[in-house]
Amino acid sequence: MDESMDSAPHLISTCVAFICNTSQSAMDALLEGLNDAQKSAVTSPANVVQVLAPPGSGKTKTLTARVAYHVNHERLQPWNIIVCTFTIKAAREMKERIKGFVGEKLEAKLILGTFHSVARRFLSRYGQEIGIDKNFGIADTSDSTAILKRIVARHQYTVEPGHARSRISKLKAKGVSADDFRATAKNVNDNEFAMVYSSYQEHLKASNLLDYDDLLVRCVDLLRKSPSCVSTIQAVLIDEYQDTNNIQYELMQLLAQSTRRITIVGDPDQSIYSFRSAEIKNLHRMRTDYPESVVINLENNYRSSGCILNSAMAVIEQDESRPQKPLIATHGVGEPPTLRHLVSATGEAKWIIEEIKRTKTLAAGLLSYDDYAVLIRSSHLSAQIERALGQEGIPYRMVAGTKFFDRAEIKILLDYLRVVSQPEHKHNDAVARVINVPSRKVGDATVKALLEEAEVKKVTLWKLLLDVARGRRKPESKVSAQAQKGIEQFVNVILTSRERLHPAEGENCDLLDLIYHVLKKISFESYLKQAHKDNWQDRWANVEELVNQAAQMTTAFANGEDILDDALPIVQGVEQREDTGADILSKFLANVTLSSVADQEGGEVAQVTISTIHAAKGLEWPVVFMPALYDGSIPHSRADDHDEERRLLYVGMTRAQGLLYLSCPMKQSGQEKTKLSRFISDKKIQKLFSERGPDLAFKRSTIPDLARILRRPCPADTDLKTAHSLLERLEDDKYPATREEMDGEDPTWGASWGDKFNSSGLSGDGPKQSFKRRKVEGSNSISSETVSTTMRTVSGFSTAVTTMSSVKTGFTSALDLGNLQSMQKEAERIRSKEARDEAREGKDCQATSDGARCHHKLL
DNA sequence: AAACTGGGCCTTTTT
DNA sequence: GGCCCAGTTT
Repeated sequence: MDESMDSAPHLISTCVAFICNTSQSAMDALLEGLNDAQKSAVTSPANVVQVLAPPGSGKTKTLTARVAYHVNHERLQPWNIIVCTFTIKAAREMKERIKGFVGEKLEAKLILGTFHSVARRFLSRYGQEIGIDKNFGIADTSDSTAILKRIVARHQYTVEPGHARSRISKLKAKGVSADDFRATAKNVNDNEFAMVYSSYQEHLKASNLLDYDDLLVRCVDLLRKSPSCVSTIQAVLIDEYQDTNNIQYELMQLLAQSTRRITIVGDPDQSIYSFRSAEIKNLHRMRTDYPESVVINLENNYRSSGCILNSAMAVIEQDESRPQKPLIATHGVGEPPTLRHLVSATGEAKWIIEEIKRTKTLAAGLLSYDDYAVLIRSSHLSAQIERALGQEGIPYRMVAGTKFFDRAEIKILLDYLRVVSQPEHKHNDAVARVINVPSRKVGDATVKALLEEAEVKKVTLWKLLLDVARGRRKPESKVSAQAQKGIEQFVNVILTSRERLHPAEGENCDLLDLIYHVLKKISFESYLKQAHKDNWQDRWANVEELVNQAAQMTTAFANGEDILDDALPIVQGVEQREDTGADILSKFLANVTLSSVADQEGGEVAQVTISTIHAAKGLEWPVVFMPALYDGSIPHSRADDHDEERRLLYVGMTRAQGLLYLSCPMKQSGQEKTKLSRFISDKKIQKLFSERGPDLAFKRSTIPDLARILRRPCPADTDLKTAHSLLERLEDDKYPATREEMDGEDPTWGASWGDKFNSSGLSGDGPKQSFKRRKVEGSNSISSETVSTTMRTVSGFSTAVTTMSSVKTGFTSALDLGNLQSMQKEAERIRSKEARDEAREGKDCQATSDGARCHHKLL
């Protein structure tokens, strides 16, 4: 690129000199491997650049390279560059990639994070300009709901608290304040809601809290009032721009108000956050507001096989309102994706595990568990998958299930810390949540009464408790002797903890010491042992992880490091607030609400990933499964924007590099029949899929093709051959694959194994079941004689049940294919068929979701 | 009378 | 995991 010549060094400083010496090669490295469109996006001299980047087109690569270009070639100081993402994970990923370009030191100086965390930084530094206390806390969704619940209960309003919360959130996303809303209220309902909204705001204010939306709204207020806070900002970059809502758009404008230099990357087809008020319209709005905008389209997909891309395109193109645009595969066609029907959700999970094992084995080292992802629409769908993986001993990680900081044990601890942090503020909810944890015999009734009393008397709950504990005031609420005692204990915990918050002069506040104190005072470990007998170890490990984080922060703080990325450019005329030692706790708490613990990559153990589709955005895996694709799940029954649901499916499908599996159980975990998702019901679309998993055993090109797509060396022929001998089944033929097969074989299809065994309808089959039980209990040492006896009986029994049919249809299907090799394999299989059927059935029963219950019934 | 315990029900997506 | 309800303990 010739432009690189323009940027000859002209400033002398050690730092700059260093960069300039390496400038030419850095430039080369920066642009290496970029295509023309990407290069022009990275190096565009235009002030406002919109990069439209479909899946797998190198979006992150382009954005990170442009950040590096700003730093290395345009000589922008990293602390004058803001990069906003939507998810914590995306921010983390971006950081890593930028480090590779500009080095750790410069990267660390960038203002990079989620919109919310960037806003938090500005508010925490300059909040005093608009009257925000520096130690504001952040109310998460459950805090907000709790506040609204109480407001609604007290005034006996008719709105549902959850509904009110989302309505308030939507209004804030549009920049409509409580006062604005009241002014436009049209009817009784609106009036009531206006009351709720403003009470909610008052409550937040009194508690020194900002909710997620407030972070954005108030930051907009701040930057409007004091533009000088961002006077040094020279470039703003936004990732996943299609997900911006109105308030974020305004924030973007304000952050960039000094130089109007903005780069955004996004893809309207991947807009999946309209429930968070994302406005696709912002793309056009930006072109209007910034007529100087340059639009660059990326069109090459470097991620997926042609077949996968094709099927994903076919899905998204059903949306006729959507403008057509090209997306060109750069890989070979690969294997057609699979669209599979399974009998039940349990069966679906087992089939997935079967396919993971089959493909991993047959790929002979090409694939590890790390390469597999199961993407689900709703987090509760993970249960079956987790259970099945667990049963097979396959390691997995669950992304974005219950987040670390949402875990009950962590929340309890954090609530204690919140109360310790600012009891003088009206942190009533936190107080109420932990006053009886562990049990101090201060029951719900007492707490509720005290809360009401505190509200009426306009004092904080903490103040009231303090008075009660010290016997200064007889509360109007009835407080039993034991409750009185409990309150005294609680107050004691908090007061002794607070002593540690304000250490002697010259000493840093030791967060660790404080946490240990709280843990000891409330005997948290024994509490967990007693309250969660089954998994207290895991929970205690989580607590240790939190302690760990606090430890890291304490050391960093002691070393004077900028632990929370709080450094903002020094701006003249606007006073930045200094941190005092005791502020560390409130910072820790605020940060915790906006962060997540990094996935333990561990490295040593390869793990299958389970993730929601939402959380999977921006990521890719060699093999992707998308289960539960039925109407009601996707499109979700509560979703009203079906186009967005379709985009969601599209986003999921385009995560796959080499192999993609879509599947649909014919029954939900309940008993309702399912209907295949409307997005993949079209005949033309179904033609793009195969009914069974790909042939990795007999089609010779499959594995080499896969290796090429993954840019990995292809396993040796001998290894591939050896792999065959490791498997009983070389093909995806363990379960029936089509409705016809399932219907034909068994009119009672739909009653899955688990369903059958758990249903009381089987209670009469005593003798056979006892065999089954012996098989289940019998370890490997069970004699072959016993096995065969057991097997015959159970086989006879199970012909009545669906799974048996899978074996048969497996045969016929293989024969129909006329595949000689597979016929030979089948012959082999027939020889040991019965034994394996038996083995499988024993396992099936045991592996049933309610294994234990199944077991009992069989007794 | 208040607190606790166990069982049955449901569960969109994220900062 | 959260919520509600019924039955039991303190």
